[in-house]
Amino acid sequence: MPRPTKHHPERGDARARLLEAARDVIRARGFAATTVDDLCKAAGVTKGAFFHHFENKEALGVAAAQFWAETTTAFFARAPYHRPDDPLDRVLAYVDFRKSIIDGDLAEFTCLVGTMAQEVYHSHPAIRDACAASIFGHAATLEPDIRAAMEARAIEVDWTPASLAAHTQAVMQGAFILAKATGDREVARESVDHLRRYIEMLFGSQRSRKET
Amino acid sequence: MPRPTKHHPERGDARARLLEAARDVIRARGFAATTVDDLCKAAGVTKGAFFHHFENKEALGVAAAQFWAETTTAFFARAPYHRPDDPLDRVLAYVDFRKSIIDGDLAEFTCLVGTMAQEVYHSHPAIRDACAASIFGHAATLEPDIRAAMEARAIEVDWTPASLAAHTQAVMQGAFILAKATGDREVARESVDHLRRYIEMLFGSQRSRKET
DNA sequence: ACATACATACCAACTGATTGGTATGTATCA
DNA sequence: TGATACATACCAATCAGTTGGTATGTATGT
Repeated sequence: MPRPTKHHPERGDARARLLEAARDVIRARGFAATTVDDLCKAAGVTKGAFFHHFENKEALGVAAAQFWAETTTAFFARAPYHRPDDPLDRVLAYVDFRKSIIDGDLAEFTCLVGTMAQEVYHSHPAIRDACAASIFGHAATLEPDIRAAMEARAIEVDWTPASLAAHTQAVMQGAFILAKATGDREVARESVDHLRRYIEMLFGSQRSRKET
Repeated sequence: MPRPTKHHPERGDARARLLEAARDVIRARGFAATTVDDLCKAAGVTKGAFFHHFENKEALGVAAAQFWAETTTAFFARAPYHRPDDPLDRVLAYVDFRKSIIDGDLAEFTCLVGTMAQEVYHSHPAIRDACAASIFGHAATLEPDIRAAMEARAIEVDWTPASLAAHTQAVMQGAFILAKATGDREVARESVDHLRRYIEMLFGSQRSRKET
């Protein structure tokens, strides 16, 4: 679909560059405060290119959420937390991995779709839905391991794998908000620690528990 | 919407009405997407009144966060969760109370300062700081009960009362994001259930545990 | 082999509406 | 008389979106 030209071979893909710019700029400034001109400037393209690829600003928001879903899916699929043999270990390794990537600049580790959903849930339902699909699509990837861990230990509970998976995402999103409010990554990491402790206790795991 | 009496300049104040309007409108639309005219219209005042009381839009955001801190402090101080004799029961009652008020319209139960902090953390540090003060000021009110519960049970842990208090706020904020993304309050309530279960397990409480 | 026709990808300049903010006036109260 | 608390009218800048164009590729007919 993208097509480089002979005169500007480096400008082959304005659409992809706009989506990358959207990912970075919107995470820092938010959707509403990010202007189309901001995005064009960050992407190094003109407004004409913007409106050639996206019908309007809302459509860019939807596409950015979908782009986020695609790239994060690939990112987490390649991550090392799938390696342990035990399903509970994989779930805990996932939490450890989420903690480990809370590093560097706020706009680099926080979640685009969480930010956008919070901001536009009322004014842009199309963006909201794309964000929800990204968040819950990712959460769903945790369910098989959670279910397997439940079955391996034959524990009886009043919660579902889907609900625990969603809770992990709630903790991450909430941790990001606290980090943004304080400018401190550590408060976010501590919330992830609490989440890990919860999952360990839920499954009655003795493995690698750090508290007495 | 003609203004009420001004015989005594105490009530019917344009400033108070603008702060109430800000609380309601910004929770629905976000800070950046809310215009000064929106706020004036919702408050039933003119722009002259707005800029008489607030130097600029950012100052309104700061004042709205402070107003939120004051009103929620009063609201939670009056709430019934302080009644139990046991400090752990008070903490659990707090969580139950937070769950019980997840009801009605999204813009009615979600958190103004969480929304604003997420959105403006980079562009408006003054608003961000006011939001952080509100969130962590509220979290601090939980610390005495958490600490008392720890001491009553003499449990040894590698987390602090402040960190658990912050975690409760992270879960609430994250639950709000999931609720906004899905339009469903139930997903938020389920995260609060997980938080309650975590706190019960942390303190080894048998009291009112619903799972086996 | 080559012209015609059309599609894609982008750009520069422009526009009408909206925005945060200002200048100025007025009514009320201490 | 002066300060406070508004209101009215306005403005410069900015915004999302439009217009009209160029450069390039591709499909088709002859």
